[in-house]
Amino acid sequence: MAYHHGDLRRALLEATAEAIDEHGVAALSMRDLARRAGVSHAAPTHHFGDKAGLLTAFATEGYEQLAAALVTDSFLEMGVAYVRFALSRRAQFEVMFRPDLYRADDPELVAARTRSGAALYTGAGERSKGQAAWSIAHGFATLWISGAFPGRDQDPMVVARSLFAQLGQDATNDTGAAG
Amino acid sequence: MAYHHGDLRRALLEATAEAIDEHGVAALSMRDLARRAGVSHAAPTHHFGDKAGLLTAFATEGYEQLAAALVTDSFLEMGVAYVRFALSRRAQFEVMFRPDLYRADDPELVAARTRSGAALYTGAGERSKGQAAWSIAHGFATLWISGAFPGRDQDPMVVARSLFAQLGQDATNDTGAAG
DNA sequence: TGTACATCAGTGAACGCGCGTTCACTGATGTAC
DNA sequence: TGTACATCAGTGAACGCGCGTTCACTGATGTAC
Repeated sequence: MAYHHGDLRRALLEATAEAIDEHGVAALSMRDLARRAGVSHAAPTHHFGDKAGLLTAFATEGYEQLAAALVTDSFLEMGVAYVRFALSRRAQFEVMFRPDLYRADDPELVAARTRSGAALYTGAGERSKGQAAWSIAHGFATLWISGAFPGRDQDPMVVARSLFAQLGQDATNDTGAAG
Repeated sequence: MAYHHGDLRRALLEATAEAIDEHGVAALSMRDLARRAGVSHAAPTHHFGDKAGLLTAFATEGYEQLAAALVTDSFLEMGVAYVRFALSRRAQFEVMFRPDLYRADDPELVAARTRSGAALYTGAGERSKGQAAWSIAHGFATLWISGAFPGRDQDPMVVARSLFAQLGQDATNDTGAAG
């Protein structure tokens, strides 16, 4: 490996996801990330300023990806997409909802978060229906990840759909049909 | 303060909730708990064996309290009680759903968790309706705590009730009326 | 009421560890001429 | 094509810190007689 890494920033963000998936966000350390990326232990700080800076970038990336993932054809599919995002990008999902870990007032972070919030509300007709859907999606994903939810042998996406179906389908008429 | 504390175990569990509420579970340390309880830094280990032991006891207590809180008159009230528990005992709620922090196979812990799980399912008629309710309650509580949910000026318990109302009320007939 | 003794709760010094951050540095790269 | 130089990425030694855990200990308590 050359003196110049090439795209160390990218590599460090990927190492962050890996490390959190393996050992949890509590055990995340800058030095471990450096090891994973094969650079000296001070290199991550050089790139992100400090640990909070790294996690701010990590969460920002997560909100951007979530906003993109939430662009779907129907309200129901948006919920499904939310759950899919949470389960496939667990590390990012966890950090995003732990604002104590990063700089929650960072402009880029705020912009990305606002964007995914807007996507979430555009799909819902009634306000409280949108909130209920968000709560179901978020709650199911969180419970599933923590292992507290029963039926771990089933396909989580199938279970998620069955939960969304419990939301009164007659309350609004701008939602897509159940899949 | 005498050489013998009196009820150091209790004091340490209360200090745990306090410390987590203030600085998050990531910053929790045995030494800090000792400081809060006014004892030497080795005393907590003397009582709980190690840090995982302390958190196992803490989570067990949480599951017991949750099981007790879930005994209500109606399905809807059970959801409300779940949210109330989560918001009023944040530290415990957080630790309970992070099994990587404690010994998840501890017999007492497992028994308490099973008891609260049973309470949760007894109230729900249809299986997937119970899961949807649990997901809504858990998701709403989690989002509210993280600060991601809008409408922070409102009373969270009122918002929670409006979300439960979104669940189709005609699907079962053994649920209580909305309050 | 007094004494002996076992038990238990909590002490405090010591250990080794991994951490985040700093700082002067060095090697690589790109651009100007 | 060659050289000089500015810029930037990453290095590696050093710092001080708080942590979890260990261990031989001491002070308090309760019980037996």
